[in-house]
Amino acid sequence: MFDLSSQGKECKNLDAQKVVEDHEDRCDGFLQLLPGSLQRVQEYEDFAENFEGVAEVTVDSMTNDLEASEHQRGMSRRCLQFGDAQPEATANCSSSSLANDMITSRSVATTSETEGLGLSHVDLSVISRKRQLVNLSQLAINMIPQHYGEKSSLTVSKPSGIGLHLNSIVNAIPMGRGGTASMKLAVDSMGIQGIKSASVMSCQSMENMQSCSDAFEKVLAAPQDGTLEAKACVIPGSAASESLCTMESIDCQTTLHRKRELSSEHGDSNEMFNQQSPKKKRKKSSNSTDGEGCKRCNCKKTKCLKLYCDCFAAGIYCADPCSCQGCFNRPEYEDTVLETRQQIESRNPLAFAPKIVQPVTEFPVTSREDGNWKTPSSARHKRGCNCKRSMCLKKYCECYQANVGCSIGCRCEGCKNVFGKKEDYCVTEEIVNRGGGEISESTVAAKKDFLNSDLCDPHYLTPLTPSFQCSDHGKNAPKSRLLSRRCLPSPESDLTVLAKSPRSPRTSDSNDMLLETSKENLDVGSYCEGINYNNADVLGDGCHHTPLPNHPSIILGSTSSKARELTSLSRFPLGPRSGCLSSGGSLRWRSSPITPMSSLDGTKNLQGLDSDGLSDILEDDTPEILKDTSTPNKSVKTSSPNGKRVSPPHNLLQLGSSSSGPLRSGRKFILKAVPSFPPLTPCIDLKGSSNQNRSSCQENSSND
DNA sequence: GAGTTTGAAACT
DNA sequence: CAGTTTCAAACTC
Repeated sequence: MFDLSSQGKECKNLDAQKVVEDHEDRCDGFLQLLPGSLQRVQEYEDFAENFEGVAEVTVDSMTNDLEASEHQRGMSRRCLQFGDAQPEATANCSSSSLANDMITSRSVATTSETEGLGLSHVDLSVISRKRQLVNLSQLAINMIPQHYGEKSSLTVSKPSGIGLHLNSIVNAIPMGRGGTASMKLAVDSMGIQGIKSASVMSCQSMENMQSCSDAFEKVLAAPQDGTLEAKACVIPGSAASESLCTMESIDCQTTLHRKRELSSEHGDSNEMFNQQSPKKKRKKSSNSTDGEGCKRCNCKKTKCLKLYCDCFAAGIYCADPCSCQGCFNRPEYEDTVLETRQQIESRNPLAFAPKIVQPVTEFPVTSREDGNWKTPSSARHKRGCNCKRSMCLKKYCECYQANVGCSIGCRCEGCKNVFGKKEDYCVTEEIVNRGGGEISESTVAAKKDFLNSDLCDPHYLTPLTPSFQCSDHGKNAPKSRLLSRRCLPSPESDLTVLAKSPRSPRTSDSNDMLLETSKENLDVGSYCEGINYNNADVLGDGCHHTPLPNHPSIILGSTSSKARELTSLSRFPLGPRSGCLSSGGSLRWRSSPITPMSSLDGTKNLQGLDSDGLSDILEDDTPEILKDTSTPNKSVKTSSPNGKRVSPPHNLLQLGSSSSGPLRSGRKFILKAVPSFPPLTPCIDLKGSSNQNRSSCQENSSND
């Protein structure tokens, strides 16, 4: 890892040092947070070793890639941090959590950079506090490979907020690219950090940043041949895409100040670009995505401050490629963006949550030797579509656009979704339920679960995790990047982290509560990372969801209530951007940055939250500006799952019990990944034993 | 490139 | 909560 400095051709010595420091800091997180000590370094080294030496290779490749990337156009899109991380704030709120640590460390680095730039600390902290962009750490978390998890339990995840919005998803990655093994490894083993480091090193200027971003994208996008290596698959709409964004955002965040300064320079062009020439950019209106990645918006009336805007919805700032007019979704208007986001979240806490979720169990989830998933992903659109005329065969359909099949939650008519018809899904669920026995309530129940789960269930969130392979799901959807999900180990720390990890300042209070609960949850549940959009998944991590053989429905059924709770919790906390937490935490965050944590406590607090807490939080958070329009409390209630708006918390209460089947299953999965940490919960299942676990879990759930 | 269609998001 | 309007993407020509 340290080699990075030497390898970074573009990096200056200072940068290299920063990078190193940054890594160290991160390591600290793993280790425990004490900054600066030699011990840390040592540990760091150890940590590096864990990477199996891949890091070096990766780095090289990364470096090369980065260079190459320079040629490409970077999307320098910054992701909004939804919750995140702020150095100071973080320290206070969640000093203990890994995520926080990660963040903090990152912040520190940033700070130093900032200082170099002449910015003040205070400034930075303030800014960062507000910033909701996804942090690298989040990405890292998501991306973090098993190695991390295995060893250190890094799971850090920050809530990354970005959900997998279809938007972000869309772009995902060019599948065609054949990434080199090294790249893959990089993603896989190095995880975000490695990438980040590399990028950081190379990024000295905006351009560089963009390059870096590109590189990240490339990395992420690296084709997955279906090999195990191809873990970093991007799934459209999935965590993967988020990851990308996150990575970018990371850079961005890191150099936030720098950017701003630069923005004056580059920004001019950007702004002009955005505001002036709307069509200029519309390179292809048809594909609004850059080749690499992110979709570009073309908003004209919403100023990119509504969910109509893909960029905004994805939690990222608009960038050059966008042809929007009067865009306010830019770093310069960070406050406005944040307020708006909060407002929207107040209305619908899950508004920024990943749209694509994966049921905890898919059978085939398991990866084949070749790394490809055996079965198509069970990922489904959280809310489901409402297509009337497109028969779910066009991109008008969000399910189709995300390369996922329709599910019970869909209200589409004449569904012919090639990725999975709604009818089929229902049938499957029934079958599963029946088979599962326990669960089998009825499809109705399943449906409910599904819906709820979307929101809450981390499992559903599908993050892509790089680590796994992502092959196309069986589906092969054109774009499909499927989700691969990986479970991060959720180390103990993770739990803590999660809990702490703050997504949004507001949650700080709730966080505490959450923390405790989160731990419980974590233990109980696993977290998978969602790769997906990664981030979204982060939660996923929980996701780890290991793909239980069970059908999602089963899970739902079995634990429906619990699952719901979990899911709901996860979501809240997660926040849209939440990335992936590695562990359970991630899940929570994902949902909405806002509050999930509280929900975590769930058992304890959930109720309170439901009625008041959550809403209160939301309200408080709601920016004054937004207040005008927003109605805080309502926000909390989101509409029914079917409806677009989800209601968050209802089930949270149960979380406490936590052990929802699904979660457990997920957790089990995680455990596998990380042997060192024995599964806390009974249900943990290892991949191999997934079935057994499952059954046990189900039993538990049923018992519960 | 302009216009139409579509369905999500926002509003009432 | 349901219905309507607004919006921007997807699509068609």
